[in-house]
Amino acid sequence: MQYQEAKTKFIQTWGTLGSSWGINRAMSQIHALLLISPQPLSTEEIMEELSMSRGNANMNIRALLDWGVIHKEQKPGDRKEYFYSDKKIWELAKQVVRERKRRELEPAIKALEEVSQIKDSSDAGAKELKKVSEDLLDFTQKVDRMLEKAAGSDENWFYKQLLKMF
Amino acid sequence: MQYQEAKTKFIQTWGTLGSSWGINRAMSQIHALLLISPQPLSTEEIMEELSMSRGNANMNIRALLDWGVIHKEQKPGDRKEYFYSDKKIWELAKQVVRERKRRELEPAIKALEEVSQIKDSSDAGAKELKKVSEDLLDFTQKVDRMLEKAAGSDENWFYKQLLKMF
DNA sequence: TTTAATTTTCAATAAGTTTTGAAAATTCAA
DNA sequence: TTGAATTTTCAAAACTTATTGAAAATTAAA
Repeated sequence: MQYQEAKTKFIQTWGTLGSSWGINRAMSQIHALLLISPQPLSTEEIMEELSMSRGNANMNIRALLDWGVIHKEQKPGDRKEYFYSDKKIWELAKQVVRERKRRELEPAIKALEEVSQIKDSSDAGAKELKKVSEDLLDFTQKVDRMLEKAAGSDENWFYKQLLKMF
Repeated sequence: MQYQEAKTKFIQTWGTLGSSWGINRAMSQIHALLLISPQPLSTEEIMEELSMSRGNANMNIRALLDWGVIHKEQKPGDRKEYFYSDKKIWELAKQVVRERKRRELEPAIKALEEVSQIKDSSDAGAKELKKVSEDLLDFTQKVDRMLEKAAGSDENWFYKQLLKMF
């Protein structure tokens, strides 16, 4: 496979994977592009390379900065902003875990805590709701603690955990 | 919190969480409803309870059956199909992991394998693409093996892993 | 068979999301 | 200051996905 073909495939694969994880295509593609770029890129260059409008590029660059998975730098004597991505996959994974935990898991846990508070009752529906929501809360909290731990650890810790598993 | 309020909140929370994980709202809500229902429900009852059309209910019930997270049963002397969900959260989580692994992770690994095959070159872009895609492939394969292991284990294994982590 | 109950399909429509592009706002060197 | 470069905003348009509801297909009891 030649470079150009591989590059396109990489960006496309990342875009598709992103979509199925609720991250929009433009955002995943910009991230993919920065991930494999040897040097930081300007908005102009991103627009050009991915054939997307200025507005779209700008919006999604902001979102990626907000997620903390890309960063910006200034070049001396140049007013443009240049963007680059963390190349350490482990750091990237940790950041994604932190954000999704905060945005999705924590609100769900909060809601489950309220729901599982429902007072005991003889009604079968209420009983089942209480039981299921308690179980789910328990499981979700365990996953949350696991992710919390992972998001605070280094790559080596992850490899050690893997070894322990097998 | 009263039963009806808690029930609505549970279904809504599940629906929202589902959306941010690429599962559509109707599908998550049907699943939530079956999860907390003490007895199997018919399409009619699901439509009624969630105020959704027959077509929508039917389509998403099929999708949930396809995911293997709900099942159907017949009641003697009744032509309707009744649906119920696995109440074991661990079994549910395993099924979800298996499906997403198969549908999303495995195709991504396949693409990364191809991309990282790109031949060595002095071009900085090609070099970076090769390096990043190799790293990413390695990480993704590790995650894949971890999930493979988890999807084949029982709840107790999961708790033991958690203990080992802390 | 016939018939009524039930499930499935699917074209039309609604709802939601993403993208564009041009105008407005901001920034900073001269 | 001024003005050119750059970034941000946002209404409108394009695109995508979800939902409806009625008609067609299937099922099984009488």
